[in-house]
Amino acid sequence: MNRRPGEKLTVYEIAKLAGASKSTVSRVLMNAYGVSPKTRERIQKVMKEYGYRPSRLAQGLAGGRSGLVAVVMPGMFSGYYAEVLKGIDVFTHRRGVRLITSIAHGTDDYYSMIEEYAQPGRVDGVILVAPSMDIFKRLTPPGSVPSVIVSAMPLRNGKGWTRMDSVTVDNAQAMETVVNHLVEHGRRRIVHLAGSAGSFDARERRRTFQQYFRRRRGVAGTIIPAGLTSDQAVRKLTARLKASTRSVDAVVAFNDDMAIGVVKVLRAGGVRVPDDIAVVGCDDEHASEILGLTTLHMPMVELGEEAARLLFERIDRGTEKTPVRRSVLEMVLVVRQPSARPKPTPRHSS
Amino acid sequence: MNRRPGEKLTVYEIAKLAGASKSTVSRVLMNAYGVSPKTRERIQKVMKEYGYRPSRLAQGLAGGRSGLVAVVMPGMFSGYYAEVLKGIDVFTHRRGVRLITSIAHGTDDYYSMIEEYAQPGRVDGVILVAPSMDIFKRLTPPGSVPSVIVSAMPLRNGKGWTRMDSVTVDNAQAMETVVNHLVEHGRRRIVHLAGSAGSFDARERRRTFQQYFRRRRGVAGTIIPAGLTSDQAVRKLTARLKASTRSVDAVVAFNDDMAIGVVKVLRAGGVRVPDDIAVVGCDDEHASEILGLTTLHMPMVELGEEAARLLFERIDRGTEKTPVRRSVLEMVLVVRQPSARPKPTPRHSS
DNA sequence: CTGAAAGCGCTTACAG
DNA sequence: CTGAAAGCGCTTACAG
Repeated sequence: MNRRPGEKLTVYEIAKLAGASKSTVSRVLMNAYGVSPKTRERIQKVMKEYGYRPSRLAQGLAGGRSGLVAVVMPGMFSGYYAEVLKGIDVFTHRRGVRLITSIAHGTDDYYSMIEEYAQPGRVDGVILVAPSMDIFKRLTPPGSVPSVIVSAMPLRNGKGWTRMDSVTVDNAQAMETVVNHLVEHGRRRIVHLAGSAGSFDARERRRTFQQYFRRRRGVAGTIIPAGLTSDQAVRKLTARLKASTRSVDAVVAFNDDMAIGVVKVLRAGGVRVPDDIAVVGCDDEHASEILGLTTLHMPMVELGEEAARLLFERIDRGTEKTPVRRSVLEMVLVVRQPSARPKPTPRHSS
Repeated sequence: MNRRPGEKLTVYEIAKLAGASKSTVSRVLMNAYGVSPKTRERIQKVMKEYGYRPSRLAQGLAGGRSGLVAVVMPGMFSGYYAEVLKGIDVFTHRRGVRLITSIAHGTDDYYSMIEEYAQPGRVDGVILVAPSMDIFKRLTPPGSVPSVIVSAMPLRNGKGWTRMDSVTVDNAQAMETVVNHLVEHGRRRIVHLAGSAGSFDARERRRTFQQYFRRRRGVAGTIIPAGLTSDQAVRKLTARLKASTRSVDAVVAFNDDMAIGVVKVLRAGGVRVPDDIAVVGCDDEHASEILGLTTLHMPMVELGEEAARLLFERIDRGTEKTPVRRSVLEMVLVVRQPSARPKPTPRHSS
């Protein structure tokens, strides 16, 4: 390459070098029709030789695409966020698109970021990762800017939000799978440590759990609201167990972090896991595999990939011509511990 | 707010609304001198009222700052990358700067990304995370664009690279701490599963390990090149142990992943850890804490924070006026398992 | 098929 | 202290 780095190289320089005009160079850049094969080739050769890269800023400003997509996240709390990002990247990378990862510090900040990207001309598209459910009530959706939501689905009455693509996990099917599995293995008193109210996944799973037990006899399902952190969950569960150890024989945690915390505390307290109490997590984080935790596998990379796929379809085809899509991915239960209760021992010979 | 989202709002609209000119609005935006308090206030009020956000693309193009910083990473292989990103974000977030996270797919791609950002006007600055060491030979450094390297330091003969800021960890001190700790606890035959040649950290630690044993008697240090993955490390170590189990009483792995893999295989093979063989990891990833692995703590968030700090100093003061800085952060040994050998048992009564 | 011109939303000298 | 003008590096009609 002849390029000396740090030197300014523009369409104009390339045009001069190739004996053409800026317009023609731009057409080659845009892969537009109306350039003779010869000219095109000549220009491409020069661009390659000098390692020319168009300025995304200028491209964006001029009305073309900037090749920039915003990914808005509520934080980087667990492996989930990094993996979703990885998934998005799988798709965007091929197209030379760059990601502006915006990690929000709090809900207002999350909204503020979206408001920025919702203005036309800032980015080619936006991916909203795991927004809190009240976003659908409190914020106006990005109108003209192609957008996709990950891990949340707009409420039916969610203003303009219902017109937005989403990629979620099948929480109902997942929760049913878990509870069925536990019941089939002899568990009768199941506790669900539910996630926070703002989480779409938490809401759905909680609802499914409730419905399941409403129509069954001989099995009891109890919901303990536990937020998102391990500490809260552990504290609440411990309080319950103090009242009566026998009152629980299985715990379905909202996430692995909670599940791992619970297992630790139970074992420290002399409770046998999974013999006395089976614990199931959710997400299948790296640590869960190492620890041998039974858990629901969250297809994080796939969520990201699918979101990017939907986004680019919308960008390429135009928002008006693209119908609203709602992708729902399956979660698979990964059984790593025996879930059946062992043969009754003296201690358990009730 | 009066802003209807999706509507175009520019300096011109704000100017009209506030009864001023684009220039003055821009000055307020730039926080520049030469605007009467009254006018400034009036303009600020309008901007706030309409939720106006300047276009970063236009700002960048016009010669100001885009408020965009590129973070180039070789991948998202472990918690390290997400945490470094988080650290960078701590600093950039306050200033309203957005991160273009560029995850490379292979070395050439990494170089290609840097070449893009090295062109003036693309971003305000670049943070290179954990580049492979041969970058210093094979690539011309970004000249005029403020840049900082994380987890690597340019070679003395590294062309223009020596003029670049870097943030690294004190690998020598770290490795000495670990080996001293093991030797003090009675370990005499220590193996170092070394990381890949391209890694700065791996190179430094390997060198320190070698030097340590060169000048000691009664203790033996062996290096097994193991790359970066757990599998390779395990295979190589197993081969060595097959020759003679007694030939090793401690393993210092390049990272936690390798360490965890080694512990698993050893235990599966009937070796007692840490009694027969002590295993020390590096990084202090989330899983290590849960598993109780003794390891060196990698200050990931701090690496990112420090990198961002250096970068912004350079951006604010101008590259010419800023001396080259090389920040070196300490690593602390987190002891989670007893490292001492237990009292000799029949099996070990040598 | 090709080029000159206008314009994207800003910033920055330059006048006043 | 304020505004009109030029220009950043592109794209996109508009002529030819």
